[in-house]
Amino acid sequence: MKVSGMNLDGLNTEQQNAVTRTEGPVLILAGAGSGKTRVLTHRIAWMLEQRVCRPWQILALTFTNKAAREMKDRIAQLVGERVDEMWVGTFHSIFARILRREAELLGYDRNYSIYDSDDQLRLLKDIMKRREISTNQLNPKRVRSVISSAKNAMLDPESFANSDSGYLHELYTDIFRDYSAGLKKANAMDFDDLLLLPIELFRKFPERLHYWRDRFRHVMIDEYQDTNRAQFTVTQMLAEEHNNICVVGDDDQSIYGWRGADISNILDFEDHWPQTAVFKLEQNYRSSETILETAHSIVSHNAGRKPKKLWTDKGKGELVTLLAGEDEAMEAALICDRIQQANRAGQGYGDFAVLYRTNAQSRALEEALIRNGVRYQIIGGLRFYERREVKDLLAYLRLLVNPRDTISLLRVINYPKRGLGDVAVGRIRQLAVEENLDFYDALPVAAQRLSGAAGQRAGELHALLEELRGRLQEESADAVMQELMDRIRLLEHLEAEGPEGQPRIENVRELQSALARYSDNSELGLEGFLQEVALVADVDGLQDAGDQVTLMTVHSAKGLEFDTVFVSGLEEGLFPLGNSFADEDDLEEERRLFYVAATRAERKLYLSMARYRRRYGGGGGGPSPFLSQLPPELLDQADDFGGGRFRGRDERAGGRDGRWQGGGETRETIRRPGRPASRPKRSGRVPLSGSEALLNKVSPFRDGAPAADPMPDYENESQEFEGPSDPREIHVRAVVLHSKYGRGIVIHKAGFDEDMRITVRFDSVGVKKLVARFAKLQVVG
DNA sequence: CAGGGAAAGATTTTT
DNA sequence: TCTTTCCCTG
Repeated sequence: MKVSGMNLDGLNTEQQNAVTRTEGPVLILAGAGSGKTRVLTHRIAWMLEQRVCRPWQILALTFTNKAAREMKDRIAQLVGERVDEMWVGTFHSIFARILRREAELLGYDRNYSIYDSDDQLRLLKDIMKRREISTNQLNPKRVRSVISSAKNAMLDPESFANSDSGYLHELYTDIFRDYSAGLKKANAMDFDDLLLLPIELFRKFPERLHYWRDRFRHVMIDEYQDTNRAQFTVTQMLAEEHNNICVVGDDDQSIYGWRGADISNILDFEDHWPQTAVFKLEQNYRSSETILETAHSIVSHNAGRKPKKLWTDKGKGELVTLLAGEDEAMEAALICDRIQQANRAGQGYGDFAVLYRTNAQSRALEEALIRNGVRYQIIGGLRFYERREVKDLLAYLRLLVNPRDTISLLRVINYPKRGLGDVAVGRIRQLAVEENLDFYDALPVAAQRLSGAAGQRAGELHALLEELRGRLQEESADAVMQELMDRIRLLEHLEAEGPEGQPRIENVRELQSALARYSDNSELGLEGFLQEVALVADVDGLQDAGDQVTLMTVHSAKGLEFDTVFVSGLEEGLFPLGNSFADEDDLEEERRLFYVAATRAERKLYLSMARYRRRYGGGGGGPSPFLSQLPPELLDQADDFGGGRFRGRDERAGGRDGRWQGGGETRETIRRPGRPASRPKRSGRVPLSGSEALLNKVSPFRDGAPAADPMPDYENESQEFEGPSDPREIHVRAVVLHSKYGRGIVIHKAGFDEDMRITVRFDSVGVKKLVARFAKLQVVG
């Protein structure tokens, strides 16, 4: 074993200091690309070499499985197989593991189910149905997010009840109560529970806390800026006695506020842990100076951050190139073109990543790449384990392990169709209530009591599940799964779905082989597989680049790096997203998101936008305000960009915020060959609608490419729509009167004409989203 | 009870 | 624009 060979020479001074400080609280502020993982892994290796502790006394927590795997691999390179004795994993998987051992103390079985957000929604809908709350009255997704926020803030139904008042709040409280009870009855935990229940465990059973504290003498946490209240609390509990807590993070990269991440956890770390040793890693080893400047120029607008600035000795490097297409397809084409150019010059496709704010943006990009035969992989979107056919099968497997799992039973009770529809299910559940039985146990009773086919079918299903459950004792999990598939004739049913079914069959096969692989490598059996699978994200499937372009959201890209990065969709309303500028905290998070996106690039950064974008009916929002805040000397405006000069928000009196000036008033619009104009109405003879005039007016530029179809200049015609009584006059910051809500201020506007939606902050009822067409607003100022 | 068709709804970001 | 939900018919 190569222990004495441990070499700290490859680390800079600050990194070395962080590595060798092995006792007490440690805060490592590690900027993007500053060698954070390197420091963490070397620190662990160093602790082993210096015999500070034994491998199994180390707990290392990350947010994604991918980060965990990478950390494990890199530790293994330094210390060999001793890494297997350490607990290195995501918060969720580590605590799921702890809970598997401790669940009984909390009134759960060790084979509990983990409910993902889809399962949560099903449970909530079921509850609302029983309470006769219509989904029109209360949106289940909204309920889910309210409950999840409450749980993130560590509120149980009782404290939630007291946190507010009013009819709506009482409604939420009732559902929250039923939801918690429903989970427990189903022997199920949601993602939030995986963090909350350990806290409950430690509070109720101090000796268990003592045990785990003693077990993990050294706690290390990656991406600490993304921890939420529960994560903060549970790790604090674990570390409180020995004080060996080492956290690594970067407040500029906190991008999970929407999910309860509390940036003050890292900002106030030194207050929570007196005597903290702080190390700042500010040398960046990844990106050029230009890229760092670009990222910094946006994030430095944030008030809530530790002042700092990354530096590099790499030199200025290449300028940032701006690209803009007429619409999202053109934007994609421009990006694709750049990739192919570089590819012809010898660069592999694996060097490129295209990032976007929302998953929906991937479509146009994919189409362009496919059309041009560029190989790519896409991360995120519909995840493998969330696909319907996969979840259906998993639901069966979950039932075998945890028969109390009501949501899974509801899912499979009539899939494939076996004549147990809503009516029959209702009767069986009724029976369960009357006899005080679990839903599952009511199945055989139904077989006796219910007349007709329904009862018989319920009995058959129960018998099948029981039989398979028995087999699980003797046979391997994948054999049982095969038997299950045969018995329910799954493949035949998918086959019958026609062309749709084909990829589903492949997914089912993939699930089969995943289970087989797991069974070969683990003794945890089907329970272990199911719990692991519930905690897998799609980024985890990221293949090591290979020779293909990677497409993903900015969120998924955190922690990754590429030679060349395209950040696409830099438009108002998209990036920064929605009405985030109405809330300073949200806007700060968008800036950090931009920072994360830009700092993924090593050598070359492109920023792109579409002048017009189809978004559920509406149009695009014009250039992102971020673009106007970039120092011009860092930018290289490509010809594709129309040669227009961008002027900042404040420079043009009366102009729209953050607007691009066209390269020339007479420039024409390019259209893709063989495709009709995206907005045929703009043919020159037909009078423009207000929205079109507006659209034209805010057009950042006209593409400078040869004219395929000359367009007249409508600049003047927009005048006629500025009559004082026109509802289209509604603009951001306008003061409006609503017949019901009274006075309010417009804080956001999206779409045009019929689809125009506006967000208004009313004095009486707060922020409301309205469809302008229906709202009958009167503009008063 | 199942399947088809029409109408409404939806777009952040993920463990 | 595309997907999901709901309602109606067979």
